[in-house]
Amino acid sequence: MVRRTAKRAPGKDAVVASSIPDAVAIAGALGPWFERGHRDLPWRATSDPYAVWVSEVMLQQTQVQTVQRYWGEFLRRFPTVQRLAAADQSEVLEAWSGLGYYRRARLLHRGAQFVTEEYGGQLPDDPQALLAVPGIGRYTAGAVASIAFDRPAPLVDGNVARVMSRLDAVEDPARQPATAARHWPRVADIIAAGRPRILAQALMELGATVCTPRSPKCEVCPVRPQCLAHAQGQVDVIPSPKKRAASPKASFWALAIMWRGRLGLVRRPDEGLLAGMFCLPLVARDSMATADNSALSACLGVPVTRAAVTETSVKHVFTHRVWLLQPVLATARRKPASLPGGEALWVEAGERPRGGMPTVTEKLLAAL
DNA sequence: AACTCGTGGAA
DNA sequence: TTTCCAAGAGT
Repeated sequence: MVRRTAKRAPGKDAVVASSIPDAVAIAGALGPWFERGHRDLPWRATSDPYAVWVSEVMLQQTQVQTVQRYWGEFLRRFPTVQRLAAADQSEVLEAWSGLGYYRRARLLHRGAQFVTEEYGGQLPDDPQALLAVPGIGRYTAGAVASIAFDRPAPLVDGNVARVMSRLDAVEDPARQPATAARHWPRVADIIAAGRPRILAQALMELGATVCTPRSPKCEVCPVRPQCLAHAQGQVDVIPSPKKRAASPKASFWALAIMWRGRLGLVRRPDEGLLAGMFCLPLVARDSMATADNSALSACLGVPVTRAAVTETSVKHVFTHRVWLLQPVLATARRKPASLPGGEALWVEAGERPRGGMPTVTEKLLAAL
């Protein structure tokens, strides 16, 4: 959709908005707008700081729609900081399976232990104290302080960065650290000019529902009079997109080795991609040209029968790499001492390991 | 500052 | 299909 304002000659608005928009005016428009109506998200119905914390960690780089499938169940399994702190890491990863960025789950778990030991199980309301908690960075500290405790703490996420870039007509990519850096004091002024709990959520709600990356709905924007990018007819080009490097591709055989009716899974290394998660053993296709009985027997060290590739291959796209996976189903005549990638965990058909299993593993199992 | 770390949605 | 990005943190 073409924005008419982009072609309009600068008028009175451009003159009025020729300086940095006033934080008080922005806050005065945003607060009532948010209270007039907003998305009914489950974590907005609680005042439990722990529940807010969990939602903020899950929402890191993850869409609202996705988090809605996890947040409630996670809190049922781990209803308090103490219960989370006391849980096994494998339980936590299991509850996180499919959500991605699994280090968040480990850090949240460690964070709960930290809060239990250092803060008596009570999440502090001070951003500085929150920053000391594992997994809580600058954004999450501001979010918990403002949303859960109504403290005037700033927060800049992707939504807020885009909103501020447009309000102040900052052309650089919004996610660039240097760009976001200049937004923090601006957001602090806005949050402090009203009720922090309302304004923090209002800024993000505006970015998510009105001031969207493409085709923003300026005609219904409560802060259009304060928006410098709109006044300059540059809403469509501010902020500029951030380039990402091309993703390298890697091809693997994904081995589905059956032994006595069970399937062998391996736990990935403690660091790197999908750290500590259970996956099918992967063998680079560079290192094994074909996946027949003899090649697999040599690979596993035991006789293998009925090796056969599946009809369908699996493509899995990560943020900055792509895996092309060819499942190979085979039966081991004797128990392999180990599988490529580590010690085997033999599970029954349909059984899930006690630890976490990423989506890519689910996709592979579905393709068998 | 630049890079790593998952998955899914929208255009 | 490709591109961008989503309530980021840690290094």
